Amino acid sequence: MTQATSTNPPPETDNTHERLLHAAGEVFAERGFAAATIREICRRAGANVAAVNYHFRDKEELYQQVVQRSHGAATGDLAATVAATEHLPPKAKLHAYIHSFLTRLLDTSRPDWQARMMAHEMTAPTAALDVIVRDSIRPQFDRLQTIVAEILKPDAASPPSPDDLRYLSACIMGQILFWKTSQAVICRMYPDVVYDPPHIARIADYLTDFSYSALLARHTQNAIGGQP
Amino acid sequence: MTQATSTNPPPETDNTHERLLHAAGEVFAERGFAAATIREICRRAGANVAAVNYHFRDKEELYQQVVQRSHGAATGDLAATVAATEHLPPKAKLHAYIHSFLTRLLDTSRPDWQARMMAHEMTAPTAALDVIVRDSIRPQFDRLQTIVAEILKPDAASPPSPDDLRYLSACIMGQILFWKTSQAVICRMYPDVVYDPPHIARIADYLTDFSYSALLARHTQNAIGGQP
Amino acid sequence: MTQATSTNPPPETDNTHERLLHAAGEVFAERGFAAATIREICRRAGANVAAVNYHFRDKEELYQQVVQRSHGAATGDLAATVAATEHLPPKAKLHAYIHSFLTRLLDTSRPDWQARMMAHEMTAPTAALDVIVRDSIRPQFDRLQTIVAEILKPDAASPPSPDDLRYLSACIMGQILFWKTSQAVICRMYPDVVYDPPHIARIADYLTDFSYSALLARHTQNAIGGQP
Amino acid sequence: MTQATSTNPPPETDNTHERLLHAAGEVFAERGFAAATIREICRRAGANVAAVNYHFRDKEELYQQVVQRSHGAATGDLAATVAATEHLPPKAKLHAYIHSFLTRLLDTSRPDWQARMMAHEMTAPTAALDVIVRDSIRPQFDRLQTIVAEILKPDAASPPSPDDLRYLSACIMGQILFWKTSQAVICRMYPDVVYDPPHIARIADYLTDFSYSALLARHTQNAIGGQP
DNA sequence: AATGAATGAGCCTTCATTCAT
DNA sequence: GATGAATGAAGGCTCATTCAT
Repeated sequence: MTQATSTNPPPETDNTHERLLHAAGEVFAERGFAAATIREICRRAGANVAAVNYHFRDKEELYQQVVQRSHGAATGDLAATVAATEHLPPKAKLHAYIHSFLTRLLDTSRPDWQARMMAHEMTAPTAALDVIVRDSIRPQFDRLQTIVAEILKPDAASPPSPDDLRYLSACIMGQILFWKTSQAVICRMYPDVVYDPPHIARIADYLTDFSYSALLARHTQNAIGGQP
Repeated sequence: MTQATSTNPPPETDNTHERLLHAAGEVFAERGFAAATIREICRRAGANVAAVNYHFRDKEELYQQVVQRSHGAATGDLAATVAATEHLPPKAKLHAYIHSFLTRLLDTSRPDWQARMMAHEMTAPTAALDVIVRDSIRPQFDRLQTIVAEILKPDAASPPSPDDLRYLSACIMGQILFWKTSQAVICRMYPDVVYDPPHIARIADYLTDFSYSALLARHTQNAIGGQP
Repeated sequence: MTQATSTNPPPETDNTHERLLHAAGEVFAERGFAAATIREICRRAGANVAAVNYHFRDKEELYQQVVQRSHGAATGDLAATVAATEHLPPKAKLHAYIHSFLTRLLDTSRPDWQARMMAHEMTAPTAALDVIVRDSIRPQFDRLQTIVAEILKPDAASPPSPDDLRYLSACIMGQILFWKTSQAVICRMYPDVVYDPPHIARIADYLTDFSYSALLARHTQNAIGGQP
Repeated sequence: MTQATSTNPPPETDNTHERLLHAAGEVFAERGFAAATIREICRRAGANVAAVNYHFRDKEELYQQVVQRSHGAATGDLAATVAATEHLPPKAKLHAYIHSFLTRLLDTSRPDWQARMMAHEMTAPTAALDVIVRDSIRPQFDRLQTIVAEILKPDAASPPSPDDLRYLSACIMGQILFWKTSQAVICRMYPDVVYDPPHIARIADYLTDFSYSALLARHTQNAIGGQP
């Protein structure tokens, strides 16, 4: 889950190109595309205002490249996580998925802005969203569907339709994203909430229990009767 | 809950003040506070650029008033819904809540940009968010907690703690909001998805089943053992 | 010096025209023509923004009328002062002149903004300055020249030329105006300086002594030799 | 005192920064801070409207720098003048001081807008006034007090109090500034007045005589009696 | 390969003014 | 006689971008 060749650790390169990408990732993740300014990116990268237009023709092109690069890292993470959890029982897989996702979403001490940029794309989509969906979101969502399918597998009598898998996975995904997209509201309603690793772990536990219970209930339910 | 004579259909009033509020609601809902421009608001309202300054001193004051007004409508809706469903069994209450919320969130044929503005507030909060939370979101969330508590009530042996109520309600709320906040992504992943009333009803059914099952499972779970 | 028919006492008239003139006088005296805004004038007068354009076609026309009116009051003041001091010895006349002028210039507790508007006209002259010079400043300056001439009169051997009278009067006028035009600087260099009546009286004493001495010295000087 | 290689003659530098400072000096001196517009400054400097924001962040920052720069020139002038006149007799020092001051104030053929900007600061002070007072005005005024003290020195029996020095110096300063602050009025009352070097010299003579006489008179006065 | 300098479009706001009642 | 509503011009400022070196 923690490979050394990530983009995060040392932005101390004298490579301006690289420093710009790194700084841009941070700023875009904090502010979103529209609200981010080239000036701040260049300031953080210790480069000239014109550097962005020199290295990447556009603010938009820079954004695209940041997105593409973060996809690479994300794909690696996903593959690693899948491999590392393949031997676990279904519920543990679900818990690992949820906990890992929540951590990347909420733990701002990690320079892992991919997930945070995704949040901005959702409320204010840009042209890059297509790429993000194709390369990052869909694989991530597919993995969730796989886990859900595995949990439901014993129920051979009434196997879930593709639609079922989608909707059920959507229910789980919604619970995860909620803590990010509604962060501003949550902090105002419950000011004592902090997103430190212990609390993130607790949220992951709650979510896993809630969703696992719901999925299990489908067996019983289906054995008895349909939706009321 | 659904009065036909709402302000929505014809903003053809000769009242500039009203037309500005209406246009501002649209634009703020589409773009968020920062990205919205006074010029577009005025253009849509068929008014001069200085009209905003005359009727509302500020871009910000205009925003506040739009927020306050939409709050009014929302509060009325909530009260009406509560009254109309008080006699229903718990699961039906939950279903009514989810369906009503989803409809206001997703049905674009309704000029109900309050929920869409809320989405923007969450990723880029302004000073208005405090008001929104106090007057709209918290009552809405409290209502959900009440319903959840009612569903869990039979479990007198191990009553839910306030924290439990919060986290469980958060799980449900997350599933609801997901369909709005991730709308851009969903449309790209499943282009055939449309947010028409029948589909909204179907989503509401799925969510209600999923969450109700999870809540019911707590009884059995608690009867047997705690969280693993 | 205090005739009852001044413009100051009761702006409680229901006459909007009058209230506007009064408020405009205050604001123009405080801010000068350019920096004064129609909105503030109307607000102080308790009138509509369009009132100025209705009663006086222009901001400039309003200014002109304020100037003309203040001239009337000023002229009355001058005539009254002249009459009241005609019987005094020359030095006392000079003292009365200086003290009266300083008071009107500095004592902001008096609603006598004519002199304060003059100060603005000097650094940023408008078309009204011609009127002010003709109706207010020149008579005031002529009066000073008359007093100076009277002080120098004993020196029949070498009567002052018109030019002499001008320059000498200018010296005195400069000393008086200094306390107004340099007010901002004086307050910063000597923060304990306040323009209350006792201090104004003290300044008047200093100025009178200084100038009277200089004028007297001309006699002796002229009796001995010219300018070195 | 008069170095030929000043910044004045040709602002034809290709250095935009410099051209902006020069143009800003002119415009601020003509109109004051509030009434000056960035657009006119840029037009005169042959630069884009955004140039001010690039080179100096603000209209205010530009103003500050113009003020600071003009202070530098002024301070140099003061030091040079002091050195050049140190050996002269008191009255000649006073004359040199007055003549030098008047020249900088009135001779518009010199691009010496410091004094003209000061005039604006007095009627509409900005944050820069504190700096101006500290760096320019106070040293200038202190120098005058030194000269006055030297003139009064023989009067060992009754040495002037600090207050005396201030008030007497204020009398002289007022006479000098008068010709600038009241310029608009003077030109209207005596249209034949022009501020060419010969006339400036004549004014300096008048002022010196007037003030020197008044100061000398203090001796005699003090020898006989106090203020009447 | 990289940058300091400069640009023009666009933003929000304020102002004096005018229009319709 | 008087006003609430609306307007257009202009101001300061910020931004992404380009140019010359």
